[in-house]
Amino acid sequence: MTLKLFNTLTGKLEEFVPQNPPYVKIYTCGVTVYDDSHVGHGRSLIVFDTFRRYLEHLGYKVKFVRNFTDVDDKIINRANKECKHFMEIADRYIARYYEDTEAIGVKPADVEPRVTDHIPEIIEIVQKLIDKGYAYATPEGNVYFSVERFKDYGKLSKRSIDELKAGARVEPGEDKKNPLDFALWKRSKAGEPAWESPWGEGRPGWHTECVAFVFKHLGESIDIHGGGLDLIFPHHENEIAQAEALTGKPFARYWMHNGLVIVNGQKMSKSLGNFVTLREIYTKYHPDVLRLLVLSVHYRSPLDFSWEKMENTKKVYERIRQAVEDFETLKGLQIYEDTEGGLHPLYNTIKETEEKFFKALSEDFKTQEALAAVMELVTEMNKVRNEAFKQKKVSKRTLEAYESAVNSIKNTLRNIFGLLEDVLPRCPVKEVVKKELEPASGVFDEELVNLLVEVRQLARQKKVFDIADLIRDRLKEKGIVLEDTPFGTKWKKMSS
RNA sequence: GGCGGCGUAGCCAAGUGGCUAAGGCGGGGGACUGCAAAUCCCUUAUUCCCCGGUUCGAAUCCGGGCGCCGCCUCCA
Repeated sequence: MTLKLFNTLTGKLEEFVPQNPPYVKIYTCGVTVYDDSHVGHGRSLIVFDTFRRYLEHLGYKVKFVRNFTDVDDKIINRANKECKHFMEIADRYIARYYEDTEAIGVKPADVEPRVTDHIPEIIEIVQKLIDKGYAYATPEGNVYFSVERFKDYGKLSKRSIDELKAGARVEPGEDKKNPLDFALWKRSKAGEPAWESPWGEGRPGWHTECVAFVFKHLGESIDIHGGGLDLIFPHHENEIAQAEALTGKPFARYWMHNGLVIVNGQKMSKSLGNFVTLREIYTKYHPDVLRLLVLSVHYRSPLDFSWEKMENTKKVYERIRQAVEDFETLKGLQIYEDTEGGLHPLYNTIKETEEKFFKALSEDFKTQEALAAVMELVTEMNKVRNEAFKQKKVSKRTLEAYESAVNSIKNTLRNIFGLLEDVLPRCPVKEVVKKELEPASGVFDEELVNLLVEVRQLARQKKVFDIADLIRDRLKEKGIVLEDTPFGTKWKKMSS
């Protein structure tokens, strides 16, 4: 099955052919570590994590690099505000980033470079750009890329230099020759982080780091470069300008951009203040619910975030989760040998679901359509489950078919979509999740709940339903939901 | 203003030239239950922002409107 991807560079859906199969080199822009990540960052991380898992599933040998920007104005500002060293701020938010992303099932990249570990590489690139005549140093100690020297400037964002000039602003005190020129190296002000360079003490501009990371860890020409839509201009345009000015080769052959997270019609961002951090999500919902929400929307479409939508997605998630967990209950039923021969009809649904699932992903990574296919399998599983529960026994043939369905979901939703890792057998519960899911009070006694359920059961047997209902209602107020099944009462904590 | 994208049921969201317009949430009806919950079944768009055009045939292609969003400044 050929994979088709929308390439921002050409504006077209294209067949994905790696430069050097089975190897795929992919780079995405990570976060600037000056604060906790929000849902907008989460979306980008989830999309590319899932995409990487999918490529691996297809048999590609993927080398995935995602950076941390650990020196920039915002980090310095924060450090000044807290009277801390900027590295302390960066380290703190990198540590928190790992907690946040682990919870949500985002695997670490193969290489996760930091700017502060690549200063010599960055200086080398800047020097080469000067040597080749694409960049110039100013007497003030800044170095700029001369945009007009690079003839393809604007090819990614589909802009011409003339158009850009019309809207360009010149900040007072800037020493650029052309307002469109961007900084490769900035002279440090007193007290700011500074590194020795041929142009005096300074620090790198934002756009060079990604080029340095790619060159060092992946090479001069990579297969896929990803990031949020908002990075197309100027960041990615500037990356292309620097890299291709140096090598003359295509920097990245496919450019993938995820759509932005929207809140009430506006982009979620720090500056607008309409953001929700990942940690805030985790205090209210299982992280998988957010992951599922992200994958319920095509990666290039805007994603309207709302708590109503989280609630909606939670129901979908619970439905999937329940179908998977019920395998354990089914196994506990009386198992009998079936006189009926032949393949169980569920196998057919599994086959169709997987076909639809992988077809959808192969067409510009349509996770939302792939998910719809799995929902149909869930419905079929529930039918089978209902029948067995009604009879209070299950045939060996049915049980095996159900297990195959669970395995299919492991293959699709767990291995590729990165969901359900703490539900399916032999997967350790993620510590962060466990911590966040505990009720704030921390008072929770399983034994006590079991006792109440037992008392209620007795009341039901004696048909004292007002007592039984009182127990059920009061437990619900405490966030514990009771379900009466043909073989006893099950209870679970609500995740919000 | 320029560039890019979008407009499908109460809501989210597939479908991009031709079978009965996926899937989910919500709503209505039913089965199950002591009552619930969960689950299952049925139902919920004669129609795809509007107006023209191409075609035997369009939500899908073309032209023109209208509306929304993003980028053009740091931003996943």
